[in-house]
Amino acid sequence: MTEQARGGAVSQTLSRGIRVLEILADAGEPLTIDGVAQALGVHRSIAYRLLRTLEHHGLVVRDANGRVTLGPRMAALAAGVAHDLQAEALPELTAVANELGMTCFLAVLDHDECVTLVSVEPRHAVAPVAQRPGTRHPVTAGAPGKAILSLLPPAQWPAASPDAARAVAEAAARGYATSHDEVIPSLRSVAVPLAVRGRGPAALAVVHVSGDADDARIAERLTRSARAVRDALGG
Amino acid sequence: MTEQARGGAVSQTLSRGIRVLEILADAGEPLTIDGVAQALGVHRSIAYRLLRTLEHHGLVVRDANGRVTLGPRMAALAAGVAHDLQAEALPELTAVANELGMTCFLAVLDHDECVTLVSVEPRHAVAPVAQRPGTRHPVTAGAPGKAILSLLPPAQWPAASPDAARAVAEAAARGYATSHDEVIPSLRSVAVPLAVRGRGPAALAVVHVSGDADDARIAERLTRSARAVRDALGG
DNA sequence: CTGAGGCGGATCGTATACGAAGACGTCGAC
DNA sequence: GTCGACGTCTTCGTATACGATCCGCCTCAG
Repeated sequence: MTEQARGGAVSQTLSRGIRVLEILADAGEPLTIDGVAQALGVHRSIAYRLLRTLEHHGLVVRDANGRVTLGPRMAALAAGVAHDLQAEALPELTAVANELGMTCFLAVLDHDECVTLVSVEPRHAVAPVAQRPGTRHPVTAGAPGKAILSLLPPAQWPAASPDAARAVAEAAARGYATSHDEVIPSLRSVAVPLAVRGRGPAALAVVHVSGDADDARIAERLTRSARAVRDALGG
Repeated sequence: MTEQARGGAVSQTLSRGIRVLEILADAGEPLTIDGVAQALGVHRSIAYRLLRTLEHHGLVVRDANGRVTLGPRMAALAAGVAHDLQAEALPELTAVANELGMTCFLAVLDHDECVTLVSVEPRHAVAPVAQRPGTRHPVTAGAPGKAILSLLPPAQWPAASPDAARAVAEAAARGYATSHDEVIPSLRSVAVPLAVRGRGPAALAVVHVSGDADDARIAERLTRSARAVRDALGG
């Protein structure tokens, strides 16, 4: 009642519990119960009950000081996300990363964001570029996002700048997308779309710092791996 | 009231919501709302509201048929779990995997279970052994579990067979643990403990199929990486 | 030693958010 | 055409989550 009447009623308790998980994930460090309560904007006793429930299921753990963090069970739960896609893609990511000497990763579409699921750094990296799993940014920014959008009809593109729309159209035409300094300055990336039957649109991508890399050659290599993954999953 | 009065009261709604996530993770494939409701043992409308709330937060997504699965946001949430540990360990895992030609992974303790957080397969694998992240088994079984327990005083060991206890004691004495056909037949593994300040006990491990591998040499290599990770995190 | 402050944890009356049942529309199969 | 399965939404009684208050422990200042 005091809350919004959004689209359909959502469960207040469950919603708050999820927000606790988000708060803990964003914090990245152990929080006190009070800290969680303040971040949630609720009374301590509420946060206490929510945390006890989450702890009961193993999603949060407490250190010696009583502070709370996300627990390993959380990772175990999420490991099942697109597990077949990840399983098929991982060897390909490793191969590409080592052949090109660049960090290679798999990203998928999540509403209007591009989420990195798994990432592999090359064996011998001159300048190791980390692309942490869980990284999110708007689909309209960066090579992976544009590669993903190139799989969708323009009608489903989120509101984007004309420039971004043109870049996506171009990516769709030539089969791969690039980005220079878009997300992180001095980093370039190349991405190819990856469409698997049933599953949402995805992309294989690499990031690198070298200014004289051959984007087309990289894209060709990525496309080979994308095809291999798609074929393995019968897409 | 109708429910148990367990140790401390837990929120029924939040608890059920988490069970939905567990059900979806275990299923590994899209489920209908009815399917979730039956697995939960509740009325459809309850599962519906829970799923709507989870979907509202992006933790579950729905395909064209209306079926539900865990969404990418779930992976993004869990990516924060021990992120510094994972970040430091990943390059080491890659190096060890490629040097030894064996799948190398990082596992941590979760209550009385051993959970695999991240795993890396070697570049050129003769017989690629997959160690999926999220894999869980009792700490008392397998090399990683025994390596982890070797970091703890015997008083904190879960009820184990005398054999297991002896194996842990042996692991503590020589600095590494092994297992032959314990978890999966014809697979052997070697693990070393990894203690990082503040964080719970962990282990670095490899799995392999070769019967004539030199466990001590492998352990020495793993120990070097474990030390590197520990030093990097100031443990 | 002692007192204050911060924090985790327990208790409890009350408003409320929840659980269960049912109805409706749709889609697909037989 | 008919039946069944499923998603969606509404209603309603009540179980339940809420949140103020209190308690006890620990830490740290003085």
